Amino acid sequence: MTASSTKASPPAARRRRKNNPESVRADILAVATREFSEKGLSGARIDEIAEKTQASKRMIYYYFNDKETLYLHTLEAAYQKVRLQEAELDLDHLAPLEALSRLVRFTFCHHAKNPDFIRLVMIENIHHGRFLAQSELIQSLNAGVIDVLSNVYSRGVEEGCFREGLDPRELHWLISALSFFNVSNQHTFSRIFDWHQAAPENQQKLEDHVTDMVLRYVRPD
Amino acid sequence: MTASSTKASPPAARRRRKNNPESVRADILAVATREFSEKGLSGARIDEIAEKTQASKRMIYYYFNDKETLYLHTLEAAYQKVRLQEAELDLDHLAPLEALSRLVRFTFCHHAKNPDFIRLVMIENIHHGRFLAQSELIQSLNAGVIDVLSNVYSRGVEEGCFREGLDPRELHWLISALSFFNVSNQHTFSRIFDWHQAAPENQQKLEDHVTDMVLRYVRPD
DNA sequence: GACTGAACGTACCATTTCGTACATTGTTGA
DNA sequence: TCAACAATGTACGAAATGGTACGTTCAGTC
Repeated sequence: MTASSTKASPPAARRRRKNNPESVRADILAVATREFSEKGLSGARIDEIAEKTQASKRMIYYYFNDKETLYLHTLEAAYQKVRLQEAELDLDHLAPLEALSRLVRFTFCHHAKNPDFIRLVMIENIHHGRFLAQSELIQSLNAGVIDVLSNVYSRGVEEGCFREGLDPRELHWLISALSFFNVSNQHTFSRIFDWHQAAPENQQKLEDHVTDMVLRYVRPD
Repeated sequence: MTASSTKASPPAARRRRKNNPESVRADILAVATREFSEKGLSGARIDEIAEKTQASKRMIYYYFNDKETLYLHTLEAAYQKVRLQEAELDLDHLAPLEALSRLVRFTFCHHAKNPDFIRLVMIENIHHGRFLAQSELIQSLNAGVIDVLSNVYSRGVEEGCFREGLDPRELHWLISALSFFNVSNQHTFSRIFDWHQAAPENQQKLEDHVTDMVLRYVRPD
């Protein structure tokens, strides 16, 4: 309308179509992540995802076959991203107590900074984990998580700063529970108890309490 | 078709319509609770709720104005039911340590036995607690919950079996987090770590750990 | 028994929503 | 250069879905 008109303007702002499969795919996935995590599988709309994308609806069905497959890929991508971040954590050179403390704080903060991921997991639980069950990828990704904690814990037991008899898997469960709940139930909890849970000072307090709680739980005596 | 035919059979299995507003309303609410908690606000279908009801779809719109209002009433009813159950708990005659232990175990078991309620709260959080915010009923219902815990805690501090300086609201947060997560993330956690979390023996273990964790957290030293 | 408003059933409508048919353009290798 | 396939745009279809119009029956009142 404004500048170059029909089709004889080759190089300029003509915006000729340019095939770029990977970026289109990534774009769709990014938008889908936002939409699904915000509205759930049934609440999200393919048309709306398409609109918010550079691509068209056709492309969604071209790269992902249907809504559920798109959702599954969204879930997988989210888990992959998480594992990548977790991999950066290097605890082996730290003393057990320091390492555990670092791990708890990392988990707490990580969840707090990635509400999209938390919400996807919530949504997946609403669906009874039926999509996660289909994904071998996610299953394999999560195998190593316990190992890290297990390693720290057994070192701590050896050095006498952790008490014996705890199951690393259950320890992980406790840490996850506290960190997860902080994001998943923030809205209802804040409203019911009239407490601005998301406020930085309250987040800091909760992080401290959670860390404190875990450390008190594992210490001898 | 089979027995009495047209309209001249008054008393028998003719199944004459019988007005019963309260029971119809309750029926709708019960079915809606199951459907919403299972599939979420957007996932649940009015037609399906109607089918599973003794009543017709028309009745849903007659008693509840639209889908969202029905959902809100479902949520309110769920919270009311919970508070009724909680009210049965009488802790004042127990020693602080015993009282707190009892409270934690009660919360843990209660959540485990009421997955519908937990799922509704999850769903409500997906919606940013926007419906809960509309309900003065729920707000008022939850006011007293902290008081019970607060009472137990301050008695414990006086008697020297709890350490000072803890905020009852935050203590409640910790107990809720552990009890809630046990239900909310059961599916993903079980699948990822190949661990049948719902199995009675594992539930018992978790209940013990959670209780233990809270008690260790509050004890002096 | 007539009357009235509440309680209820049936059929239907308008829109949304997932998905696809079909045509078109870009890209790559022989 | 040109075939062949990958990538993309446009328009549309069929079913699902929230909600309503309209009529009928029940139950209490005069």
